[in-house]
Amino acid sequence: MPSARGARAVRPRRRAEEIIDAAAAVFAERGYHGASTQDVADRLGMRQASLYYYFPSKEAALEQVCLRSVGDFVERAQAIAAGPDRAADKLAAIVESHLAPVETRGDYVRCFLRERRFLPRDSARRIGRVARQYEGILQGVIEAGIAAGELRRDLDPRLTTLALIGMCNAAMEWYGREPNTPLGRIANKFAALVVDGVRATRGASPPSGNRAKGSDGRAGSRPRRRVGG
Amino acid sequence: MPSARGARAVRPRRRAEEIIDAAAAVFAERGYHGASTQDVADRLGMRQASLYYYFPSKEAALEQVCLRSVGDFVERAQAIAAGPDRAADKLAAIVESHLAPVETRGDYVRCFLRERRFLPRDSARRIGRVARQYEGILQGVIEAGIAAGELRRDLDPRLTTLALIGMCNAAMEWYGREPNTPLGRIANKFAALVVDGVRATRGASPPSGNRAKGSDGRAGSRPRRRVGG
Amino acid sequence: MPSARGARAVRPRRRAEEIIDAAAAVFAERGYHGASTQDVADRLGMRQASLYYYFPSKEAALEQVCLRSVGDFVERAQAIAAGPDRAADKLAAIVESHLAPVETRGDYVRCFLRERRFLPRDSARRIGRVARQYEGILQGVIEAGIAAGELRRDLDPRLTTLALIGMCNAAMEWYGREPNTPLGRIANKFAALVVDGVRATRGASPPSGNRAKGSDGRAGSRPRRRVGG
Amino acid sequence: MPSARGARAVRPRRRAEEIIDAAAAVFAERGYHGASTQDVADRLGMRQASLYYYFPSKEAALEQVCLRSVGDFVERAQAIAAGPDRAADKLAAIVESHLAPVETRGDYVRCFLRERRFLPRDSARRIGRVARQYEGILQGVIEAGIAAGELRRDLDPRLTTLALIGMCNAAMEWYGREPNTPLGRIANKFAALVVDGVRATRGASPPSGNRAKGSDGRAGSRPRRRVGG
DNA sequence: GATGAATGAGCTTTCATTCAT
DNA sequence: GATGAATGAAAGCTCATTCAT
Repeated sequence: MPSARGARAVRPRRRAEEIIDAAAAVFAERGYHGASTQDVADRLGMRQASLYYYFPSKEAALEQVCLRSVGDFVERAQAIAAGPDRAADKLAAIVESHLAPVETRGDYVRCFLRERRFLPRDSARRIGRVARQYEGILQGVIEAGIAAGELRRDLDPRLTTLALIGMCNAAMEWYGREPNTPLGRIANKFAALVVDGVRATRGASPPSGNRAKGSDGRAGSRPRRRVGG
Repeated sequence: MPSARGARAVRPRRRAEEIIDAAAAVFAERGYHGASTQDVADRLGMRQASLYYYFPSKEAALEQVCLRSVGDFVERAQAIAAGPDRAADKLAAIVESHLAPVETRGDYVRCFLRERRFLPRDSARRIGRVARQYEGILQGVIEAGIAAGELRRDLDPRLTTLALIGMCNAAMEWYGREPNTPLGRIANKFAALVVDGVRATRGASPPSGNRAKGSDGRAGSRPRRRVGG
Repeated sequence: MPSARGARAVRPRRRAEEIIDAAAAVFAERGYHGASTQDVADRLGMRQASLYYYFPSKEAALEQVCLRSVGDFVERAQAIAAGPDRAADKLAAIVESHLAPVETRGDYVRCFLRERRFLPRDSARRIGRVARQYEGILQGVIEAGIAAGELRRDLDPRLTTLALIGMCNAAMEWYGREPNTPLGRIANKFAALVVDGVRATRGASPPSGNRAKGSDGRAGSRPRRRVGG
Repeated sequence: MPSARGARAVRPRRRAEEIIDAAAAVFAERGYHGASTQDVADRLGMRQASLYYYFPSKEAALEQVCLRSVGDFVERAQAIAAGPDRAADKLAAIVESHLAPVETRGDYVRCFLRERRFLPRDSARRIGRVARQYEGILQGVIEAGIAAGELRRDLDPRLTTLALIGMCNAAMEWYGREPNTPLGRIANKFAALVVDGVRATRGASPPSGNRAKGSDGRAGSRPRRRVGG
């Protein structure tokens, strides 16, 4: 049943959320240290002092941005990892899931990637834990895949994990600047690359080329197809 | 600024170079906007005002850092691209070459990756051109590989290029924090991943796993072996 | 900067006005470049940083000073020029009017005279226009006087204008340092000098010697007597 | 007989003089506090530090500029005052003499007028003395003229002196910016203005209008004619 | 005679933050 | 709930000056 929290509580939350949005946008654009609280206020048509009604400090705002940026990455990855798919498909699904927020919450994710290191020790650690958790899930998928014989035996699970994540994170930077490159296509191609590499198939048929056929240009959707045949 | 005529100008250059080194280190650690010129001076045991004998502005120092960080990336990639190797091997070699500076010039490269966006329009554009050139070389290798039938036909050359570079660049961030991960191993595994993907080989044998055997921990060297058989 | 909507904005304006006063005083005393914003703040018992709540820059403060210094010079001169007096009397009145602010707004006027050249191109031009307008009014009076046969036919209107203004402006520098020289007397004597020169009258009676008799020591008042008989 | 000072002594003097020239120019253009020693060095193609071989401080340079700017004003005025001319003619001659340096040494004079107040107490006083001496000479001429019945009895010698000097000094500011206004004409018209005023002559003929007939456009020359008839 | 290197002091300006209202 | 006013701290930068060479 939908909770009926007092309408009064809705408003301030609302405004605070707007401020975090603005902070994310501004921090993403100019960097945490390059952005001033005035910039944030400007974006909201607010006076700069008013921000301090909602946040005790600039740092606190960054922390909120980073916390929200983490979002449900872990949950979604966990769900995928726990699923019945084969390892390669899971990885592809994680790539897709990882890339999805770039469109809707790009500012947040960019802040996470580039500005979280400016957080105070404490919150940095807290957020770092989440990041490591996320990596752990991927790594688990890879290790399981190797054990099951589904993935190449010579993979280094840790390095592969980092490579995968790095590849995706990089996309956060250039997505939007690359023309004609819908998110779905990126996810698709990235997945194909990771799963099967660049080398032309030796003897065997082209496997994942037809993966997610027709999904080019629209991907973020839930019903993912198995990768490859 | 010191005039640089004749060999006599070697000494002052020395100092300027030291300052750029310090700036790179400080900017890499705290971010351009998070670092103060005082920080740079401190690192050199210099007075802050003295920096301005060598550089007209903090921005100019960043520009120098970024210019130097670009280094010979393009030249090395060009050399590899122009070589006789097969496309997959070229890509592996480029990965190796791309990662090499992380150890010796990590600060520079990190500045380039994270701080170059704070450069004034003009120098940003100049440096952007070099970056695009570099991407072009990679992309050329991939396109040629596809045309030659050496690389999978369904690759998107642009996206593959960006994925590759992104993957490598990400390593710049965590290299050194990951224990027991010598550069050579990273290069090796990254190359293997890109070339052959994660999927267990279908029928055929794992080819590039033994690439650069023994080169683990030492990679940046010139005499690269062919990847795979 | 404080928004200035409605009557509510009166108070803050107050403070800004005080700052401009202080700036005028300090700039007049030490010169624009010789004065620091700290000096201005000191004079107000304010912290230096607080000035920037009211003004975006030191230059902007100078601009305000210069704008205010221009004051109603033009209007007053225009009123006199438009009056029914004879040309010589008009000039005398303008001299008087020109000198009047030296006592009440000497700092402003001195800033205008000596520091306006340090204004940025734009405001310098705007203010220069007002100055030229003022000169134009004087010159107009002289030209009309010549045409009416009231003034010597061999006058150079332009040079006479500049001489007159220069003479008055110079008084801004030494007024207050010359003992026993009330403003009224200065105005009176300057007017007499300009109108009739230094030469003893040839045959004719001393004309303007008794001008404004008794007005010595108090002049700035409106009801000016005709000069001469 | 021409003295034969060692040629060696000529050089350094030479350079020092050049530096003072440059300082005068730069101080005149930007104001003493607005000009940097670097500006002076730039104008000479010298390194900034080299200035200190010739001058112990920036202030000392200003002092030199001001000292030289005073030049032979006093001597020339004294010579005129001591001459046999009538008072009105002497004043006219002094005006001419006063204006003469504007062309050849305008930078010096402008420095004197505007920047001497930034001199340290001591040199300010020394230079102030010279200025007062100069004023005294003029005032003496006026007083003598009055006593001799050549000048109007109602003149205030002090104010008349200051008016005269102020008028001339003002010309230093605009001379060069006023088109088509040769120095001779300025001197001529200023003298005429002061001597006879602006008022059209009453009955008597215009006397000094034809003063220095034909001298318009060339005046600064030595052989001065008597003013007026 | 001149300069490269360096620096102490001070500059204008920015900024996160506070607080009475 | 929001803001006007103010400020401490620090930033980047300039500059007159020094000094060994």
